[in-house]
Formats: sequence, C-alpha cells, structure tokens
Amino acid sequence: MEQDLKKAMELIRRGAVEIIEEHELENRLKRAIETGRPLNIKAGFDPTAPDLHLGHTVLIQKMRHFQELGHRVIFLIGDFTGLIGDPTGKSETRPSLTPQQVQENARTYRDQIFKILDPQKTEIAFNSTWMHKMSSMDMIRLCARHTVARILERDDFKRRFQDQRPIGVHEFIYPLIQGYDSVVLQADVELGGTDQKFNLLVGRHIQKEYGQRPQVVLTMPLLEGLDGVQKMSKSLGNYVGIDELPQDMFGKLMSISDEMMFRYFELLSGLSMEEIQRLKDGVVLGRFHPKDVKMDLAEELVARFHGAQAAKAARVGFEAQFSKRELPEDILQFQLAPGTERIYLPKVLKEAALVKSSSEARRLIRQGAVSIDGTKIRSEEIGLQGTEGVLKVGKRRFLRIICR
RNA sequence: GGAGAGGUUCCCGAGCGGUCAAAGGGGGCAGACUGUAAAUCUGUUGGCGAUGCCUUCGGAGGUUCGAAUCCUCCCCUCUCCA
Repeated sequence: MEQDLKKAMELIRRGAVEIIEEHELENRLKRAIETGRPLNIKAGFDPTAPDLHLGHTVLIQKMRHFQELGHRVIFLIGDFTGLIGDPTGKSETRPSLTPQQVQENARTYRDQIFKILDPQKTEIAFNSTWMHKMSSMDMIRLCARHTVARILERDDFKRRFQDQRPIGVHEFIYPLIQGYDSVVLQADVELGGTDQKFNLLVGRHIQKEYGQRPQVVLTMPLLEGLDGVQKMSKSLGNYVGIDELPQDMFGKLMSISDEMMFRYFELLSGLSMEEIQRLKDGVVLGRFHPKDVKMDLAEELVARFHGAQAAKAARVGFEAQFSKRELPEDILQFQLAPGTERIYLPKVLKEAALVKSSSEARRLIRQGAVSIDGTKIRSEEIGLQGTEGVLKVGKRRFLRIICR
C-alpha cells in the first residue's frame, strides 16, 4: 500500500512542472487506493485544433499515466469556451465553429488520442452540454464568485493592461467557465500546460465556492519544437504531427539537437527515468553514440503511432538515405517525351512540383543544390546521356527522369 | 461623440516623389562542415525560358513624365479624452 502510493506519486511527478498541492494529491490517491474509487482526472482541449502534434501528447501521456494507475480520465472538449477564445498568450479572435465542425473535430481527436489512451478508461465530454443550459442568472452568479482583482493577477492580463492592449470583458469569463467545468465534472485533478496554470487555479477557487474540495492542479511543460527554442506549434512549423508519415516523423525527430532529445525522452518516451539516465550517462561517457540513442527515440515514437514494423522500416530507410547516402526507395518519376535530348531544368523541376517556381529552381541551381546522378549541375539546360537519371534537389528531393 | 497614431513583402520593421522588387533583423531554403544532427560560416529569399518584362507597400480613385511615398474618399487596428 505504502509502496503503491510511492510508485504512483513517482509516475505522476515525472516531467510535471508543478503539482498544487502535492500533499492533497497524495491524500486523494491514498483514499482512492483504500476505497477503490478512482479519481476524476480532467484535461481540457480546444475544439479548433484537432491536428495533434507531439507537443499535445505530453499532456496525453500524463493522462495515460493516470489511466495506468486506474483512474478515470475525462477528455473535455471546450466547444463552449472555444467560442470565447482562450485569452492565454497571443489571443486571436477565433472563428466560431458549427456544431458539425465540432463533432468532426471531436472525432479526429478520438482517432488520434486513442493511440495513446485506453478508450475503456476515457470519457469524452463537451462543456456546451451544461453551458448551453445555463441561464443568464446562473452566469451572473458564477461571475459573482470571483473578483476583477483576482483575474487581473494573471500575468497575461496584467501585461496587456500595462501595455494598454485591449482585454475583452468576455475574456474575463473564460477562466470562470473553465473552473465551472471542474465543478460539474467534480474533478479531483486537472491537467494542463504551464500556460494554463492560472485558469487551473481559478478552477480550485470556483470549486471551493461551490462547496467542493479544490482540484489538484498539475502542470506539464510545453514541449519545445524541432528548433529547440520555441514551443512546438503548428503555426511555427516546428512540430511533428502524429498523423505524419513514418519516415517524415523519423526524419524530423532526428533533426533535434542532442540536448533536446533527452527532454523528448522524459516527456514522450515510455522508458523509465532510470533507463533514460543510463542513456544520458552513456552518451556523456562516450559509450553510446548520440545518433544511435536518438534513433531509438525516433523509432519508439514512430512505433507508437504507426506500429513497430513501420518504425523499423523508417529507421532502415533513414540509415540508407542519409547515413549511406543511398537513394530512397520511392522516387517520383518524370516521363519525358521520347527523343528528348536536352531539357530545361527549371521547367521540369517546377512541373514535377519539386520547386514552387522556376525562379526558385534557378536559384537552387546557382547555389549548387541540384545534381544528376551525383554530379552537380551548374547550368539550367542539360543534355541527356542515357535514358534515365536521378535528379537530386537539396538533401531530400528526388526525381527520376525517364526518357525513352 | 472629440483628438491622435498606424496598416509595407512569410513575420517584425525602415523607407516618405525617381537611383525601390523596397534597408536591417527573424524565419525559411541552399552550400560548406557533420550524425539529414545541433552550433558556426557563406549565399539566397515575388513571378516569368529573364542583363529585360510583369505583379506587389490596406481598398478605390486622382495629381505627376514618374507614386510605397503627395491629394480625395472608404475599410480596418490601436491610444487618449468623454
């Protein structure tokens, strides 16, 4: 029993930035173990972004940890709050979604999250379910439970206020509703990114106001993207989408820096912390080559979303193409008219969609990025020796030219 | 309602009658180096079979031989006062 609790706490703590309050969590876990009643674990998601990337999976991974411990995970889709737009960070006005779109996004979520979560232990909820039923009076009552000063404590708002940037009144309500969701769901624990800390804490306050025990707040770090600096996000283009092709996923993961890979290990991998430490030590001592360790990481993650076989294939393909400089297996073919002897490269590259414009092609040729059968090309027009040849543009764009 | 600031290329931001496809930075792409690493250095970054032509500085008109730059109207964003 003591042992179970200790192990549970260890797993939950992994990668977490903050747990408020840790002793509360411990008490609840203890009671859960004693009574066999699982805890309600809440995590909210925006209905507008169903294309998940690895950054999102940090949180989902944590949800999974709770599932492994036997708790009930509630995947809350904020379709009502989505209409307001989370004021966290740079806020843009959100386009309102139709119910059909929300349903569709929800389905996409479902397909994607169940690659990590156990469907049996996951509940999907929409906050519009209860929010649409709320009367104006109830809404006012909810608002009366919190104060402007407390809302203004929030760093985002404070800064915007100081910088004289606008804050919509409705944005003040956002955290209140998120907190009210916790009341309805009777959340024992709410998970979120560190950027959500404020909202999550408001949840604690609102629950108290409604006579519930305040939820434990657990924040997870925001995963840095492939650049290793900014947080992973689609708009920054530094992300690995979980729907991406195995070889793309593998390649992207290989491009992260050596320091970053251990962060990815901690936040994304299923390896225990002891194993990760062993790898880290091994790299420092020179016993393991960082590239090999990174490959293991890439393979594990690709396997999670595409299966072990595809992951293995991605690894082999990567080795061949980049380490051994072999040509990839699938090369786009380009058929020339029979009897063609000279070709104007910019046109061919553009038609084959290897470049966006012929100007770009000309630039790349000038920079020595284009080669045919391993020979660099310096002119825009080339003569053909045989009946086929492989054009290479940059490191990863290939085109097999066939002429017969 | 009144006063003011501003909208420039992927992003930030300079330019305020010709020398402007538009400084500088960021990001992207490419080359060198490598482990497709990262870091660094260098080049490049609207389109077009191309020492030229075409399209781009919120939108529509206008002035001018010539407009991102000046004028008119409109749209949008922000600030202050009320």
